[in-house]
Amino acid sequence: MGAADYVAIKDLAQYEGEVVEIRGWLYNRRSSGKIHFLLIRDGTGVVQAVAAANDVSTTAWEQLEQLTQESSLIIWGTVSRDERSPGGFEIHLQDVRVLQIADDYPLALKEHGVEFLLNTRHLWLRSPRQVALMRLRDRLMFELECFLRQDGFVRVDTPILTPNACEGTSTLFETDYFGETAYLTQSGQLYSEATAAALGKVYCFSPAFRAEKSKTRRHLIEFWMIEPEMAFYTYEDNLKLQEELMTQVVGNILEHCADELEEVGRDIKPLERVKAPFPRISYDEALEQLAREGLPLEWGDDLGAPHETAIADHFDRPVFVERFPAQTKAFYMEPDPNRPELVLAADLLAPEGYGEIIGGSERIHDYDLLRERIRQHELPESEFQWYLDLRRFGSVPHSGFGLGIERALTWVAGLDHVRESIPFPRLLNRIRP
RNA sequence: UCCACGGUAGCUCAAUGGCAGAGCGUCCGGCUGUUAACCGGAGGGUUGUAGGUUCGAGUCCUACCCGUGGAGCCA
Repeated sequence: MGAADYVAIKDLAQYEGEVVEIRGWLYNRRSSGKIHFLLIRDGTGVVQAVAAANDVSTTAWEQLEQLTQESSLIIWGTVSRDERSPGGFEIHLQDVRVLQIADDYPLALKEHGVEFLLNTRHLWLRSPRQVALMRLRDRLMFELECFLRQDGFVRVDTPILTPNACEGTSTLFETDYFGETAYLTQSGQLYSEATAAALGKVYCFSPAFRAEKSKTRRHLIEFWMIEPEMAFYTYEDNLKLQEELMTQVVGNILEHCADELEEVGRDIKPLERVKAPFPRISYDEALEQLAREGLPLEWGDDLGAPHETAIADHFDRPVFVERFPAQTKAFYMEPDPNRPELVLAADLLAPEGYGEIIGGSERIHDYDLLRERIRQHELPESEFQWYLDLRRFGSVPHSGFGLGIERALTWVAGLDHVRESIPFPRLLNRIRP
């Protein structure tokens, strides 16, 4: 029991026949003159309360008559089982205390357009579907951290404000750092390589920012990423870890969030097939396959969204695309010893066309090679001195990966756009509310 | 930045170049088992903005603004 003596709607079944107190908001009301049916939500669920004019005081009845959608209230009544009630239980109302009569609530219980819903995101979050999504998001993050901690990882956070681009590729948000230009981070990885050399197996979990003017269903300007980094892990160790992580995390979400998945209308069969090991396809094989399917690419081109979907469609579970041309990938990735023009990197593509949810690689641990790559990419060497130091003082092979929370959730929940996967999405030209 | 589509009541949408409408929400009235309740009534508009064509523009033309989907980039 919590700090106060009231009952959560999800726990009502335990109180059949008893008088309980419920605190919440009026989700909807139906009325037949001298009997009201109130649908009350409290964040844990929705319950129907029945109020008959003959059963409550005149004062209480007058208050009930004034209730508007989303008015906040406390009710007292007896819990009973009733098949006519949504959810199977209802409350026979004895008394009510209204905290606030809500103004005209803009969100009707009806379909709305995207722009209106995003403008009203602060209220949209109250709808049952959005509540289910936020619970799924919470569970996803919880399960990811659970797995890593069980496996000996330590969470070590990395800075949001950085003096330079991590990878020197995408556009970053600039800000003023007491007269010096600073940027919002696009990844904590480079710092995690430092903390991995301090603690062994670490992860950072932080927002990341991309100032790209991306305008698709897969892109957010601000998103969350969890990035494990493991000292002594080889490329193979890294992929194996990712398989085990995804298998456990998806399995536990299926076990604990069946109601939420049903609320968002997710077909769970594809999720039930998420079992290690995952199939692998090399970049070269992928290119051959794409050419046969009428999506030809030049060797060295990066895979676009349609290519990722075409590849993933051949598999019924997540698939690794691996060993990419070095030129398409970040400067810090370890070359394939058998084919130096490739790097030991793999992207994990979700099934059903959801695209890349994990990107990982073995990192270069040789000082001279890393310095050469920094020069080739025309990155400011002075800013990377500390990063090069990691290869001067006890350098070890190490690997890691980044998992985008919103993309993973979009797939797990079967959404058609990432914007519903984060409480307050930051999109191109949208920073409010 | 580029390509495509769109912008009409609080919301979702109609309206051959010819009186700007419906459903839902809101307000008023009715109803003691409702299930996005139902029935009756009322209120609600600078048709994104500015200009143009026309006897007449929500509708056609031009520019701009805003939004949506996609490309590039990526998680």
